[in-house]
Amino acid sequence: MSESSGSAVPSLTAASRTAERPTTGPVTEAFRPRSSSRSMQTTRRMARGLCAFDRLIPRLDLDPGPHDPAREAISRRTPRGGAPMPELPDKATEFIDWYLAVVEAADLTDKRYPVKGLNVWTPYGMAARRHFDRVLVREIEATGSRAVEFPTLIPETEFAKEKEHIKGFDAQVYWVTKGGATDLDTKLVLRPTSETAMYPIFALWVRSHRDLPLNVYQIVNVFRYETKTTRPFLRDREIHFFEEHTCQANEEHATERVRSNRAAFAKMAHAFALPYLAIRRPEWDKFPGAYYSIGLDVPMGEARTLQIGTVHHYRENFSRPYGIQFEDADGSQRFVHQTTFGISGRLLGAVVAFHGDQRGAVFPTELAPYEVVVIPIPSADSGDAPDGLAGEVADRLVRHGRRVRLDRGEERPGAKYYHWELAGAPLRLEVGRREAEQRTVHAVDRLGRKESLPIEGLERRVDERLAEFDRALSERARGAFQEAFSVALRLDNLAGSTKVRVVSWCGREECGHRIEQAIDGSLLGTPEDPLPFATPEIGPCIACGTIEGARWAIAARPL
RNA sequence: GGGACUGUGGGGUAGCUUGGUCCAUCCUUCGGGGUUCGGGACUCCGAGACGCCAGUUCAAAUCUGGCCAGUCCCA
Repeated sequence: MSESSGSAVPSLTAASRTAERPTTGPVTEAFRPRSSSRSMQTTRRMARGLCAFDRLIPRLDLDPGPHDPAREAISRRTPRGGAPMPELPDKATEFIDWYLAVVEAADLTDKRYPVKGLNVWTPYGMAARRHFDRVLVREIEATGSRAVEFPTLIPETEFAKEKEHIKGFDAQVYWVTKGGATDLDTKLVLRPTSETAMYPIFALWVRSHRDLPLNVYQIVNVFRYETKTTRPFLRDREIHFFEEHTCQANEEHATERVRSNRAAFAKMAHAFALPYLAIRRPEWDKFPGAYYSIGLDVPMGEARTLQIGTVHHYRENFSRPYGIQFEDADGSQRFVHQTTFGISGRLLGAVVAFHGDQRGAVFPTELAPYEVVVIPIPSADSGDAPDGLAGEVADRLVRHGRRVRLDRGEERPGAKYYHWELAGAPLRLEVGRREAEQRTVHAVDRLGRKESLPIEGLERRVDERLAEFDRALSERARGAFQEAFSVALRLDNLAGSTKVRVVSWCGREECGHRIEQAIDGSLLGTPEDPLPFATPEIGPCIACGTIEGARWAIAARPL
């Protein structure tokens, strides 16, 4: 491509961008995710290089700018004749492209699997997932839940027992209809969730009030035939899924379990440095078969939200059709009250999407495949000293229990920095001639903060440094979270905002739908907790003007 | 479910309108050698692609049809 081919077809975007950027020097093209590249081609062909030109960005643009003398010095010193590396799309204006670029470039997924919506978990992505699971297991088991695993296939006869449930999932289940060449007498569904697999068995397990509560969870894959566009982690057809199912003696105990699940989720979210809102879904949007549903939502920018978890209270809605009853202390037969708690692998995507920045992914320490990356910086005049010290540092931290990657690759140090920033490693330790002489390491965290650490007591200093990183990451996330909401007082200014809207709603379905129409999205429901930001006094419902029953509700465009 | 569009080495692209100038170009990637190494190194050698199947034609990446895969839009 050439610059002239692009400038022959100017556009406002191209013109405004190039106006603020020098057009000389090495140029590069934005990294494009594999998935959208095909669709981009139509546009590109039509525009004859326009789009490509739009992406011609001088390489030094990555740096703080020409006013930084240190950077200038570096760029003068460093040979710059080479091919420039791709840029990430702008997170603020091209969120989806940015996200797809990050999850691929950070090597969390390989999207080339030839079936829509099925995700390949790469070694790096899988490592993050295992740490993710570890946090979920730790927190749910702390509340007295035990692991089980039920089969992937569910007979149609069981699947159809709860009417609302089957209605809600009918359109998105995969059917298994054949075994070899034989048509199956009873068709099987690939579980989209496991109520209907578990509950016939729960009916056998629960006989007495002494069997209660029954709190079990499993981490398995579920399948949902998504008709919408799929995105790695955020919307897959094969979903990595955590689900807890419980049976309680009565409604109050079930309500208490919901509370307990929410508390456990708060701890999980804390580990991921992820702020969220617990929102009770409106009647028309609750889980099929539930008495009520609480969604756990994270704002993702552009007025969008991502549901990263759910807690449901089923009352007796499932225990009756599935016959889960017990003999109470007084000798009477009662149906159990049930709850479920679900978290999908999209939470992992949410972490990448929420914390990531223009340099790539940012993992909180708990999730990072490598918490610490050690990079030796060899040079002609320092011999093996840096490499030796780097090895010593890595050894010590591994013995200390840290997940460490000693990067002895052939790339130059700078290339490694970029790579590990893209991959989201929380802490980088650089060891060169200076450090070898002084017995120190140069520590740089993923938020760009630098510090020299002495080798003596390094383990403790690294622990502190990582804790401080997580704290700062949480703080940054809280700031972004609070910025993501704004109150809307009128129906006609709901649309067009980049904020998730906080509105007054009388609670009636008719008004709810009017609000949804106005924002071209969903009314997520009413927050379970006081909003974590200032709101004015509640006014009349923005749809009908009634003050009676008005409460704050959240309206957004779910991702 | 309806419609539109797109498939070129591991990745990104050019070429397609108007078939031949293309045993397909450039960047990146990968393997090997050398010089390097404090923010995306250089250099030399090498590897690697027209989604699949038919058709039209003297000749197909290019035109036609079917299939497969993908993307977007609408319901």
